[in-house]
Amino acid sequence: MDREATLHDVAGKVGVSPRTVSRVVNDEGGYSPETRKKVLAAIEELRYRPNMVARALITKRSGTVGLVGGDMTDPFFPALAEGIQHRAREAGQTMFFASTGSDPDRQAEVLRSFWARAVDGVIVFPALDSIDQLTDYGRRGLPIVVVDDLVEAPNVACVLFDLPEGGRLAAQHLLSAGRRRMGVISATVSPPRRRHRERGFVAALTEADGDHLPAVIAEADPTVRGGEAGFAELLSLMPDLDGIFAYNDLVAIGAMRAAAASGRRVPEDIAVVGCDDIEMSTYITPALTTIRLDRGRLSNEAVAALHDLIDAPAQRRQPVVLPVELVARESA
Amino acid sequence: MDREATLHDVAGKVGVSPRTVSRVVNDEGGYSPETRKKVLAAIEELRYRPNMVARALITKRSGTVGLVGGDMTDPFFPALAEGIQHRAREAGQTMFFASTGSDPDRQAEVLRSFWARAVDGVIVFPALDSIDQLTDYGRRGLPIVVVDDLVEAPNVACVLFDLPEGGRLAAQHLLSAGRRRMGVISATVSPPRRRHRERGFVAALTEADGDHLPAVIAEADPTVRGGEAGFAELLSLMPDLDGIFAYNDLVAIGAMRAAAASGRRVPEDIAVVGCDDIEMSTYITPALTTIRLDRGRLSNEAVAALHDLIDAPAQRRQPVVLPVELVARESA
DNA sequence: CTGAAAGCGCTTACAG
DNA sequence: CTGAAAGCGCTTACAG
Repeated sequence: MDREATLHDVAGKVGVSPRTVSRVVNDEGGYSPETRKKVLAAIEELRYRPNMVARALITKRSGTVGLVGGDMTDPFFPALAEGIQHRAREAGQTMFFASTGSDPDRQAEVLRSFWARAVDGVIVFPALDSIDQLTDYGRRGLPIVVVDDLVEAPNVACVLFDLPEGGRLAAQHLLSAGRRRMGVISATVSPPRRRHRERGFVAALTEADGDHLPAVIAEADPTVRGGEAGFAELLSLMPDLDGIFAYNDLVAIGAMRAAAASGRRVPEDIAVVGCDDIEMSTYITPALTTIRLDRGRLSNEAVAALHDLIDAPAQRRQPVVLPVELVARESA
Repeated sequence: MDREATLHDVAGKVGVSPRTVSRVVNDEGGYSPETRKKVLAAIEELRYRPNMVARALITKRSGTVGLVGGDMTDPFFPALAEGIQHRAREAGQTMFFASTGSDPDRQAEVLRSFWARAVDGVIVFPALDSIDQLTDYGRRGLPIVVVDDLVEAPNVACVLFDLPEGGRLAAQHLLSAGRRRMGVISATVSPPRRRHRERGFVAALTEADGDHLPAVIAEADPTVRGGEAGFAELLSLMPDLDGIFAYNDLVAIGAMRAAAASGRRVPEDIAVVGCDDIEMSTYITPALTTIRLDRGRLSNEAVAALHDLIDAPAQRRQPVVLPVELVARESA
């Protein structure tokens, strides 16, 4: 438990200046092969590792990226966090993680903490009403990738799924299965301006049949529990409901459970379409028909966009829109 | 996008020394109320935030904890990460996360990266054969909480579930349901020395009926796929198998799927007990009987143990063993 | 090819 | 109650 070796220690051991050791550590060139060899040997012997904290203090780069999520226990999230962490590490970066529970105050706290620790950039699943925060940090120079929302500001890039198309696909699938009395379960954590899947769904219904097709909307937590509650609400609005589009797969699963509990069969009486395509959806009975969002793709695009932003901060860029697809299984 | 305000800027604005500003920022006392008020006002006006990087360089404390996991996509993990992150934030710390895929080389890389970034401590789900690494970092002064394994070293504390008891409970449950031809599916990522649940299971069988009760063991990946393969292997070893204890719930779900695919009914023909109690287990059909591991409790204990270690490094402590319970549902 | 000096933004003894 | 000085472990101009 002695002190860790420093650049200075290595220099002393070899008999060169710290500047020279710094050169070889960072592969800058400008030293003889012998010098290099001796320095490397000393580094090995002293187990020298560059102190990233000291380096960060000068360079303003800490080799870290921050991931700001809503809630790690949302099954949509882990694969994403894993992918981002993986990509970041390939670039020599370490990942911070913090969740906000969609609360803007907690998001502010998280951003402040990340900023004070000199993160190179952040990937954010924005909390409710937090665009101003993000714009502000972007202006102050923090590279930000926003997922699933549009914000225009310096140093901010956006990556999103084509959720309107997802809603449309769900509607078409339900319609072609002969469903005519539809309900959608939206999420309380999703502000009106971000309800793209719902809008796509309703738009497709309208296109299909003028505005004569009724559609009721319920709001719920984005959980299985929420889905159960949402189903009850939908039913109270439209007792002869025969098709449901759910905010996500968890909600869809909740809706199916509530349907079963009320004596209705899925898909015979009520067809259900989810969104996300989490692993569980293939294992439940009936297996869930859903809109697949490719999380691996999202991880890659988000990290790529972030590195882009870090390398060329000035340049503005277009939002990246990721395609979605409908996966037909048993529930619809 | 100007430069951020520093202690020096605040001092200049108020007309005091940086030392004085530092005092009020850190609530050290030793300043007049008026000075304090003026400093606070200047901080507000300049939007001053302490630079944690600079602070860390001196104090050797960065206000960060590292979580080193196997794989975020293991459904056991997210709730844990969420809990740890939550507790850490309550203590003013930010969480690093990296996964190792149970690969010791990747774990070494992760630990090196965390160490170079001056983490205050780490919570580790150890990769295969990586005790030496952990012992080494402990000796060098890194506070480490090891989950689910026993390692004796300075600065290392251990938190584990009572897995032998879990195995015992599973065996007793299966026995009392009249099962006599048992199989266990173990995980390839779990080294022999860490197979406590399996040992507990076999021990209970032996106690119950001398050593006449046969039990076959298969090895598989800790996934649904793995469970399917494990079931096939078990069946080839013992065609009239009637009870299975699986490494975790994912494996149990895989085994149930394979059983159904082979025309066997669960639990009538084969009873299945899992381990972990992930959310999915309550939603599949039949609902899974399993050994519940309380992840919230684990998060709390791990973070508490880490803070203990940070506050009183010298002191050795006993491993913390967390109780487990069997949750009887439909599969056994 | 190599090094002396300054400094990143703080805290830590120490003196008054 | 307050401040001048040194230094954490590096990198960044700059000079030779």
